[in-house]
Amino acid sequence: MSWTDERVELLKKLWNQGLSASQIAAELAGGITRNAVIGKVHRLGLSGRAKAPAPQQARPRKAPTRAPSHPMSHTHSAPVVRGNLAVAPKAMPMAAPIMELAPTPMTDVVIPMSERVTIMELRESMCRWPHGDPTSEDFRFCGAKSPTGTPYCNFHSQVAYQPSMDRRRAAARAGGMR
DNA sequence: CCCTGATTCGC
DNA sequence: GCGAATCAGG
Repeated sequence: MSWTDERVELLKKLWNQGLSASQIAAELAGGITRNAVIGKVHRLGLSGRAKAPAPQQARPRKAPTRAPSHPMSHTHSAPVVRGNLAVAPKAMPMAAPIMELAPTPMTDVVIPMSERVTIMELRESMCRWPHGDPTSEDFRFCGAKSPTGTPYCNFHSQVAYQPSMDRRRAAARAGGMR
């Protein structure tokens, strides 16, 4: 896809709204990368932005409102163990029950909406198992992340590979430096 | 490691 | 003009 007037307009709009290049790239579907966005932004000469209301940088994840004591503290006691927090205990206590009580297809696994992630929150090492209608606002990915960083999911046991713009980083990680 | 924008340069 | 690769930084 190319830079049609419409796409350029959307680019300008989003850029001025303070969205990051990668976010805009995701918004402008069509295999557009953040590099493409940045390159275009510069060519259009709208480098500087008003402000950056985008609190990106740090944690995309939501921090517990209260009880910051234990990293595993959830508001409920559901057997949900996620690996997205610093100290990520394995799902040992619940692993067995899940395997035994879930003979049904993995698609029946229910992950609380609050624990799922959007396309923007999805990371290379997260489970990409989709939940919900892709055309719906409620569409989310499982998002489970193992402590070891491998794309293993306690709920879906395997994930589909998704080409990403970070393939380079993944390669560098495996290879070494240049 | 996660991410950000900036720049270069072959196409 | 385009954007991957790279650079420089938080």
